[in-house]
Amino acid sequence: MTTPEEALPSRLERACAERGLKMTGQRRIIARVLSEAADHPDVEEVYRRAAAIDAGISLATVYRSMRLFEEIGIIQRHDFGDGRARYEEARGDHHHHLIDIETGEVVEFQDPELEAAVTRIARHLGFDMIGQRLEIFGRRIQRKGPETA
Amino acid sequence: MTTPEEALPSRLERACAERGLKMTGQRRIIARVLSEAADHPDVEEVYRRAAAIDAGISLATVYRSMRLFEEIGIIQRHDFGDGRARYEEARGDHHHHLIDIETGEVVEFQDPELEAAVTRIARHLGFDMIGQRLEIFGRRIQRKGPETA
DNA sequence: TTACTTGCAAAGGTTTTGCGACGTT
DNA sequence: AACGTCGCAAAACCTTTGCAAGTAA
Repeated sequence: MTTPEEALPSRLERACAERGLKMTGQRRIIARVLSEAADHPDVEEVYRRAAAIDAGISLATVYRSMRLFEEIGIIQRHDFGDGRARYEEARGDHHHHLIDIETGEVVEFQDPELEAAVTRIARHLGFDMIGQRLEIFGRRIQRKGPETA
Repeated sequence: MTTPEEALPSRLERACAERGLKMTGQRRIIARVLSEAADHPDVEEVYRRAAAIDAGISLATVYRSMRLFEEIGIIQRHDFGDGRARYEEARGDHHHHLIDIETGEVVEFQDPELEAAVTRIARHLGFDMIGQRLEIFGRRIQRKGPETA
């Protein structure tokens, strides 16, 4: 029994192929896991998801793939302050992250005014901006009834 | 021969004392090293500077102090993408960092418009902003003569 | 076939920790 | 005296890598 999605190469798999990478079974699966992820998994988590599809994938290969994918720019690495790298597919859009300090939930956002400010600041300091990274740490505003403060 | 500055407790030393921490010689020296740092040293570098003042300080103690100081909020930890934590004293001011990707130089900056945008974004997403962190990676704009492009 | 990729296990770099001794309060 | 702190060395963690075997092109 073959699941239908195995037939369609993932966005990342296509990106790999375009760059002439050898498409091994492992690479394909890791690419698919990343393409299908809606969150920001760490390496261990990518490994878990990949191993669930094919147990014959080693952690070393996942590490190697993440590094490779990042180097060729098809995924992005993030640091959300928990000591390990977190990844997501590099789609075209430029966005930042707001991390809920109570749940760890990550919300992505984008803001033109912010972009403008950052570009302006870099130029003002005498730099061409190559990259940027903003994380906001916050706590969800509760709008329950009044608590006896 | 006693250097005059040994007599004056550093800003961080005072902050420690205020919170009732035991002021050991090591703690005092590490606090002073951090208070006097104008850059963003990593733990190894703080260790080097502290050991230069008193060789009887261990790396473990520096690690323990950094963690402690960070927990009580008197220093700030940063990640500039080089794999280890970098620190600076938490002065009152809120600022961000621009990292020169060619030299590693770190420029601090502050910008009201940026702050306003970030606060607005957090609120708009339904969060109270607890903290934020922005790093811009850039390359210095050269204004030499035209190069044969 | 050839060059790239893999798995395994060992090693690397950073940070933490158990423990007995020591120092501050 | 009591408790926190220290140094040392071991270990925990995440990540990288050497090597021999396997595989895509």
